[in-house]
Amino acid sequence: MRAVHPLHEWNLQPEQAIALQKELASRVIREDRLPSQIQHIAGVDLAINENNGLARAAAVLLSYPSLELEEQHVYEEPVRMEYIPGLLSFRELPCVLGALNLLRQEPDLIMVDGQGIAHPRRLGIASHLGLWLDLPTIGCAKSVLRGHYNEQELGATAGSWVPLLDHGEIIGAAVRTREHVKPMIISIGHRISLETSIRYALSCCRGYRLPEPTRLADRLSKNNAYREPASRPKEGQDTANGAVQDSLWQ
DNA sequence: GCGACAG
DNA sequence: ATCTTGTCGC
Repeated sequence: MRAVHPLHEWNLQPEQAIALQKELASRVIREDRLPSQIQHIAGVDLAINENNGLARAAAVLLSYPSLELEEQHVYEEPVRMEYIPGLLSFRELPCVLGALNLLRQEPDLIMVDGQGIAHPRRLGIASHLGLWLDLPTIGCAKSVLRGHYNEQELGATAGSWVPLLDHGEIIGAAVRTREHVKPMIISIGHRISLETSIRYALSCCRGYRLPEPTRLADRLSKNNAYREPASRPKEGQDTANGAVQDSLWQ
């Protein structure tokens, strides 16, 4: 992907990071400024390997609307800082940017595992990433960080949604991406409206709770991570294709 | 002081 | 995020 000019330093103290978030939040664009024809959507996620202290970010690129996987990349680096609610982007974004940098094709839209503006200072990881790259982004979180929604009014069928409110302000939406399953928390990342964010989140779902871009990135970030071969089949007591399985562990 | 708290 | 078995429901 094209090179971008760094917006700021990463290794900041929590207090400095919070001040920076407040400043950056005012630059987030909450209306549609994305291509009328979306052809490629990227998904990013990150997993951490407790064994070696490495963070592994994954970036996938899907065609839209067919959602065919066109690119998949991973990027690893040592974990930078501990997890602090509200400061997730300072822990994960540097590594995520490393993975996105490996894309050959620049995406028209990026879906991020985490909040957009549904955040205490309105600068969740999706918004932060959108500002850094100056690309449209959507926050697709699995749970609420900030705000509340009315569970009673949220229908049980896929496609239904209710606003996520923070003291009366609409900061996102609880979106049912699959019937009878806990809703996703969708919010504006950057250069997109909430209505459009919900539309793309839903149109990227294929029977799972997570939209495909985020789901595939999530899977990729975890799959190649180090795993203790606790259940490795031993010679003689394995299955018919034990030889094939053994080769997978080398 | 107490509760809440993306990943 | 990660750990971790079974279990409930469409």
